[in-house]
Amino acid sequence: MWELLRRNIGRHVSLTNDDFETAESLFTFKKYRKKQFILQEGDVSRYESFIIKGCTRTYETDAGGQEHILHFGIEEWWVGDLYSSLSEKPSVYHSDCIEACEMLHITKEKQEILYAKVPAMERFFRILIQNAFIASQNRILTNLSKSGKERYNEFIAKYPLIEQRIPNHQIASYLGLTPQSLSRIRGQHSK
Amino acid sequence: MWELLRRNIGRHVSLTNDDFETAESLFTFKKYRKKQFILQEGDVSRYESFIIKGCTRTYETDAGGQEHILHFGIEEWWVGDLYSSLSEKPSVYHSDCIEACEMLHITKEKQEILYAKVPAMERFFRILIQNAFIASQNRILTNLSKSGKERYNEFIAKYPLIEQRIPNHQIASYLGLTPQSLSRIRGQHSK
DNA sequence: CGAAAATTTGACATGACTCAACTGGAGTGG
DNA sequence: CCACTCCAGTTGAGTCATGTCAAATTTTCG
Repeated sequence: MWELLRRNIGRHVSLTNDDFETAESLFTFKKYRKKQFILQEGDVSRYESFIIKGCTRTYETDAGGQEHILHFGIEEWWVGDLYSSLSEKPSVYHSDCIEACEMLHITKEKQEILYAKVPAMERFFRILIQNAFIASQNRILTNLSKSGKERYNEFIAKYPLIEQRIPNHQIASYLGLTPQSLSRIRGQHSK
Repeated sequence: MWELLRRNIGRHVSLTNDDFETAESLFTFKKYRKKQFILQEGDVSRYESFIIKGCTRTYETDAGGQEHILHFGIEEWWVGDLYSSLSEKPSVYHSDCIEACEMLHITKEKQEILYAKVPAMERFFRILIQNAFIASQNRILTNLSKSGKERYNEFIAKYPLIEQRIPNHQIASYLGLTPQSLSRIRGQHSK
């Protein structure tokens, strides 16, 4: 478990053993059941979570009750609602577990402590957000310029691991399609 | 000019006068003509830019030659291609000036120097990216769930200043619409 | 003024949505 | 272990938003 976190952090910054131990002391481990909420709309997000095991989704429920999936998470990904935890305002998102999950949490307060003790961790989180931001920009461009079929093909090429673990109607939601449309796309696809 | 930058930085972190002076010494001022490129596809982005005056766009040209606008920039916004400058790989974007611009640049190297001398600036740039990321997530959700008409109304409500300065076909591109469709939407709109 | 660019308008095509019905598998309880 | 329900996935028919192609009109700017 800690190895996963160390490897993930070590990918972007180099820390001493002491630094790692400081970091580890500030995280807490938590298990979730399938379908359990990590964050519910209206709650203020209090931590960032690192997925040790399992699979999550983060989504918004719109005025018409439709769910729109913002992103999925699997092992070694980070989940959180930056907007809510930074602004301390209620989140507009839900996050829940598609599979049973094991996570490491760090609260905002402990993150500040961590930055003070291990300044490189501020850099680490900056890099995480940068990467998330870059990915998010790419997704915007894909949504602007590609058809449903192209977006689906891109998705399965990019996230083959996710595609196998997640029901199609949720992939449809992520891609901005109805389940019916995705089903038809998948139908043609096998030509 | 420096006041604008100071105010922008001061919005997120508090610096001493010395810190500001250190920061200022690492930026360089540059003027651009209308239509001039700030960054061209294929070039490696070498700096982040702060807009003192003017208006920019950042866009991708797809396989079919179509342009898709990722974002606009006006006074007191930051422009750059994080992916390219961090990875040192050629950018896939173009950035150019819709109006004549005045900018303050900071190169990646000087940014590192700045972080070392004024650690709060690392925090400042992290916050900038966080905010950009949050905005980008919201845009994804809008693109997933809203019609062209709704996206347009949201755009003019959110960026009234931009809407007046930018040709409609570029707004269409930003919204993921053809200029024709946007024109029709605007037609109905005046009911 | 004149050329180029931007915007609008019309006719038509199409991708994706909606509503609805049907299939098949997973889980549940008697 | 079967009957029942629930949910995901598929399929069909009709509709609508938006795209495409083409042309006319207006605006911008050298």
